[in-house]
Amino acid sequence: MKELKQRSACPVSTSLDLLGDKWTLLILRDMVFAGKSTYGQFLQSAEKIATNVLADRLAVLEAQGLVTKTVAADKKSKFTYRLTEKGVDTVPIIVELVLWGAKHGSTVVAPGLLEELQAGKDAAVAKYQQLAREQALA
Amino acid sequence: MKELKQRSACPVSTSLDLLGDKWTLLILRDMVFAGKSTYGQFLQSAEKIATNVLADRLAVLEAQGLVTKTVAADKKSKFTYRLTEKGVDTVPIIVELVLWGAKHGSTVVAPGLLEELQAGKDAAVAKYQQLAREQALA
DNA sequence: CTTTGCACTTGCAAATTGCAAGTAAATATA
DNA sequence: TATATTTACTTGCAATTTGCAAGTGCAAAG
Repeated sequence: MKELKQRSACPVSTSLDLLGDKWTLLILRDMVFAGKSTYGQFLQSAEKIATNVLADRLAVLEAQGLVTKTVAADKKSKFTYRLTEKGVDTVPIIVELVLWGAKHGSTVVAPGLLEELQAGKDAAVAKYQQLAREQALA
Repeated sequence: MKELKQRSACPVSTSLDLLGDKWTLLILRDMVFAGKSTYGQFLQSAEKIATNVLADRLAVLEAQGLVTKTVAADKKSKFTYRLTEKGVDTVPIIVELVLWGAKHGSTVVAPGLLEELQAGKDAAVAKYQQLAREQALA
């Protein structure tokens, strides 16, 4: 069992103990905004995560209750990762990272997404959270 | 000069290229929520950042334009770090980390802060951003 | 003119990452 | 039935990053 050490009682620090690395939030991004759910799909992302790092992060996310791992409906050798409510609750963090990156970096955002977020952040967050919840039932 | 490599054009990934580690956002937290501005003050935080890591992160933050470094008014051997607008723009990210950490971890939040954030997130974000801007002028 | 405070730098062991290759089980194909 | 492929990892190892302890350099105070 992967256990995390808590550096302090500060909520920012505690969040970063789990989410503060270059990969974990990208996996969650793939689940929320790209509807990805399998190891192979996560590997295909543009950032090219290493296989051992992906396996490690998925294990941590599962151990910490942000995702569930189940055998896929179609194939027994395939697993499906889905967001729990704790995982769905990271959507606002990811959205703020989108907004900051889009404003201050040279990035390419999915067409319409930025406008949607700028028009009404809370509504957009709620929409993507709801989409993620619905996928969890599929 | 510290230069960052960009793993992809995705804004989440680009944000994480800079902010995706266990320390950078804690330094920004200290500036925003604790009004800290010097190397010595950052070292005193509960998470006990190593001196070399702190020096490295401050250099990156300065190189990337999130903070400015100036000689302190009182002492020539002392430096003052202040947030730029690019740095102030990370406040919403930090706020979401506070909320997530407070909800899902066992943490201790400054009294009143959580209530303030839950009562009106946008107003609270604007308030802390404005406070940070005012400190930058001091 | 020595001590203290502040801001780092250095050296080194330990942990983490990235890369390439290998393993294992379940399906698909010949 | 045999072979190949897909999927999900594991392993080995070099390179990078981290954490810890100690040291350096400079300015101001005593």
